[in-house]
Order: sequence, then C-alpha cells, then structure tokens
Amino acid sequence: MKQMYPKNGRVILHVDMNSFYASVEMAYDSSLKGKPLAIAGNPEERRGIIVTCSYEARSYGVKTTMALWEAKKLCPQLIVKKPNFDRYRTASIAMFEILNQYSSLVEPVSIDEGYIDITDSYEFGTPLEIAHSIQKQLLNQLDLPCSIGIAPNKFLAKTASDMKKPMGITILRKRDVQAVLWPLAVEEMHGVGKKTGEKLRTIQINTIGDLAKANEIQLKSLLGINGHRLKERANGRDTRAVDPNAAAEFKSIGNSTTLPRDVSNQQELLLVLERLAATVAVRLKRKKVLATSVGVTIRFKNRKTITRSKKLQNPIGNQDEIYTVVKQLFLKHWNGDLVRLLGVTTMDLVEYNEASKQLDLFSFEKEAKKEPLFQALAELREKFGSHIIERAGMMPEIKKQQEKIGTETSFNKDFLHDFPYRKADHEDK
DNA sequence: TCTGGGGTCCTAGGACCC
DNA sequence: TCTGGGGTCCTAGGACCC
Repeated sequence: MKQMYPKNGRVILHVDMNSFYASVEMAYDSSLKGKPLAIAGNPEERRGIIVTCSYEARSYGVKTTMALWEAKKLCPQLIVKKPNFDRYRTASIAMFEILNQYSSLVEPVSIDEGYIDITDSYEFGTPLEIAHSIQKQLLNQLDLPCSIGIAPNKFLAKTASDMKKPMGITILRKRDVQAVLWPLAVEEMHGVGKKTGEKLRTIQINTIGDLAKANEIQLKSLLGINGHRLKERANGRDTRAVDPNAAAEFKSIGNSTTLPRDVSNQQELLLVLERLAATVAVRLKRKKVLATSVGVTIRFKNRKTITRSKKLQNPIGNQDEIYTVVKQLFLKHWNGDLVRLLGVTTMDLVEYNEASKQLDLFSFEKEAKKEPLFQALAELREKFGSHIIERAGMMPEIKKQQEKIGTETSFNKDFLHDFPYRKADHEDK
C-alpha cells in the first residue's frame, strides 16, 4: 500500500461551525429555517448588538457587531432571538463528542471551533473522506452545518476552513501557499488585524506574499517577536501541536458590563462592581480555582479605558474578598468622570490544592493561633526560614488543614461553561 | 445618537536584587 | 568617583481573536 502521509508530516483538520448560534436555534425550531434570523444580546436594551446571524440575514447586509436597531432598518422582517447559552453548550458538547470519534487529539478553540490531528486516523479513510464523514455526521445527527479545512498545520487548516462557507471542505497544501495565499491582502491573514496591517503597509508590505518575503530585521523592529511568527505563517510554516488540554486551563476569569446609561454616582457604580465580583466568584468556584491577582476595568463616556490590578499575598475566591480589592482599586483610580463600562477580572489562578501549598506566612500565622502544630512550625520558620513551610505541607496534619480548603481538581469539558456570546463568524468573503 | 463581552499574548518601564 | 549588567516581579496598556 502506498504511504498516505509524508513521513514526518501531520494532517490537521480545522472544524468551524457555520453561524453556530443561529444554526442551533434553527435545529431546535425548524420553522426558523430559511429565514433571516439574528441572535442579539439584550434585545430590549439600547446597546444590543448582533452576535450571530443566519446567511439569509447576511444577504440583507446584516453583520455581527452591528447595532440591533441598525440591523432592523436593513431587514425589517428580521427575527431576533436572545442567546440561549445552555442550548449552545449542549450542542457544542455533542459536536466535540463526534470529533473525538475520529482522533483523541482534539483541541477545542472556542464553543464552535476546534482542531483535530488525524495523522494517525487512517483507519477512518483519507483526510478528505474523514472530513466528509465528520461534516455529514454533524449535519445528520445534530442538524448543524460546518466548514472544514485540511492542512499540514494549524495555521493552514484554520485558513482553509475559512475559504468556503457554509458547508465547505478545503484542502490547503504547503505547495498551494504561493498560488492561493500570497496574492491576498495582508489583513486577510489570521493574526493580522487593523493595526498590524497599517504598520506593515508603511514598509510596503501589502500582500501575504510580501510578508512571506519580507526582511526579517525590519519586520522584527516593526512588530517584535510577532514579526517572525507572521512571516513563518505567511510561508505556510506553523509548528504548534494540537493540544487536547490547551483550553482546559483558564489564565484569567472576569466579567464586565456596559451600563444602560453613563453613570457617575459612586454608590451606583460600587453596586455594579459588587454584582460583578459575585458572578466572578461563582465562576471561580465552579472551576475550583482561587485568584492571586484582581483587576478592575473602567471605561469612560469617551470610551477611554483603563485597567488597574493588584497582586495579592494570598489566593482568594469569594465575593467579599474580591469586592474588597476591587472597591479599593476603583476608589483609588476613578477620577469621578462618567462611566460607561465596569469590569472585574481575576488572574494568576491556582487550583484549590495548589493554593493550599502556597499558604504564605500571613495565613500560616493566622492558623498558628488555632493549632499547636502550626505554632511549632512558626517557631521553626523563625529559625530556618520560610522554605520550611513547603516541606511541612507533606505532613499529614497539614494535609488535613489543606483539605479544609478543598482538593478537587477536575476541569475537563467544564470550560465550555465560560464561552460567552461573541462576535462570531467572520463575514464571508 | 455609533461600537458587547470574554479571553490570550506581548511589550515596556520601574522596583528591586545580586 | 559617578555609575555595571543581568535577572525577576509587578503593573498598565495594546493588539488580536472568537
């Protein structure tokens, strides 16, 4: 039998669901099929925006991030639904379960998108056969359309899945890069946004091909480390592995809200921060993590946005603790101007049992008052320094203390609970 | 009567230490 | 006498993505 794949090459699929939220709603209620449908946050509120919309709605010029009133002007018969996240999460879990049938190397990127490394999945057929099979299965079993890219690495797979929508399958080989990618405007590239595009154009880099051939030194001085990476990608090179655990661990957890109107009343703002601290605390608890840094975001009436954060001695998790820090940060840095948006973010997250290892002197001494054992250790610390605490963590009595804080660690698919509504789906080209 | 919400990664400056 | 160089941590902001 002919060898199907290059010896050291990989075969990676990128599966991208088409207008996911709208498609899920249509799967639930088939009377919506073929109609201009939009999912919009806070349809009642002034600042509601289009999160996702069906292809029928797009034909009227309706786009994601567009203000709701604007969309309705373009398409008066537009059907608008509020996002139903439980529904999308359920669909997402079912979707990833199907992907997992083809490989154990599945990396979820967001609620509706993921990579699959099928290098060793030849038992299911050729890469093209596998892509067709996945697409058919998602459509037959879940009634959900998707586009799939097939390529030797993540970047090309992602680029490929974007090329044909809806229900496309696109193969992008490395040898196609020059003919297919290089003629495109540099902003078409994943990773190049408005600002980077503008910068690149100042040095006469207008197409992806220009970027691929660009001077490395010049690129580096313009974009830093990102310059090198973008040039690599423009040449079709990308060594990132498909990592099934990549999405499981959160680096930060936060919530923010745009106020219904601009506010300068301190009590009112503090109340909002308290509410945000509460929702963040709930999410931390669900993930079984504590935070070692807390930050506040303030956006003013003129959209100028500041962030202020504080690194803590001890990991915290409950609403009161978070609110105390946030309130302090806010009062210290707020100048009294009208506020449009407030946000609370927690960072440097540690799992419960990790956190207990990090009990520092402060909490250590607090405990020392209660337990004779800790009292003894406090004395040891005096003599030998704080590293003694790390070792003390191995002792059964200390372990017992730690268990009061909690030891469970599982994350798994739970991460899906945290995908918010989003500016989904690029405009089709 | 503009422009939501939740993330990641990178940079850069200052403090501080050796 | 006037001034090192490397490293880490913390904070703030920017760019980008879904």
